[in-house]
Amino acid sequence: MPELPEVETIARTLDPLVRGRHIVGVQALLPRCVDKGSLPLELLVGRRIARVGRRGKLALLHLAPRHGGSDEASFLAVHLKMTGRLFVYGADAEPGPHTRAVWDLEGGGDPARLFFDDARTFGYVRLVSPETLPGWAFWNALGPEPLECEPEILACRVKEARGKIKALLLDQTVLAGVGNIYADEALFRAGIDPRRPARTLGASLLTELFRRVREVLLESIEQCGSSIRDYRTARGDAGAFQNAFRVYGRSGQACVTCGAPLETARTAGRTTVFCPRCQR
DNA sequence: TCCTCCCTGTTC
DNA sequence: GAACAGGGAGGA
Repeated sequence: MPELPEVETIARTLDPLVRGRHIVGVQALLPRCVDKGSLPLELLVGRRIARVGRRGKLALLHLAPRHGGSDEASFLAVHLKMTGRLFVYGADAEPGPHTRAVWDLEGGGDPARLFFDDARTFGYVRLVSPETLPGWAFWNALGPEPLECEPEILACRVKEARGKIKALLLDQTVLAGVGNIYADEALFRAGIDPRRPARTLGASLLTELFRRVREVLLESIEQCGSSIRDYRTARGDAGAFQNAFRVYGRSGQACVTCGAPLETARTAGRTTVFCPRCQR
């Protein structure tokens, strides 16, 4: 379930725990959690973690360049999908039943272990170098970061779009990082029916929608994300933005604005909750 | 452009 | 013991 605010929170909480530390061991307990196209994880041994970042829903462990090396853009990308988690434990910690990969860390404090846990095994890790990055189609197709791009971006992209507006928001090549929760919340705040064809929205309404997307993302980051069930920060804390949901997970309950019962629809293969009266 | 599938813990 | 959760790949 981690979307942009959750991954951002994980990156922020993980960074101080691993920054500057050396990777001295790697174990992929579930080999298929290593994305096809990844470099062998063994290449991580001996590398230092420069910092933890994020791109869309991907958490990124940026590696410091090798002494005198030119591979500054090497990083380990982690896609948590629905149930993935990243934790740091002490050196004596043992893998749990859902642990898919473990990295041993040394330097800058007591030895520690970084765990990638993922109950449903949808998540993956991918080690990337500047040489292999051009071969990663998903990465290269990622759209702009919603918190760093111009508000007109949605209006620009929609001209080419054919589908429903919600499908457009979920399309990672349009905006990177928006998932089911924040698409529903932003559409509600903008008063737009998620099933509406994207092309029927004018430029000003699309810009308003984009502002609402940014608004819910920023509010959620402030609350350290939304914890439905699995998501935790790298420190193990739950987020709080789930308490601010106006539509997501509230099907059948009263609309916070007009009191009408919220309805459920299926759009882009996802459950969609909306107010039939407020969203048009 | 839309639908199905992958996967497993939780809920009904 | 079935329905459900859903990001993204792949196929219709």
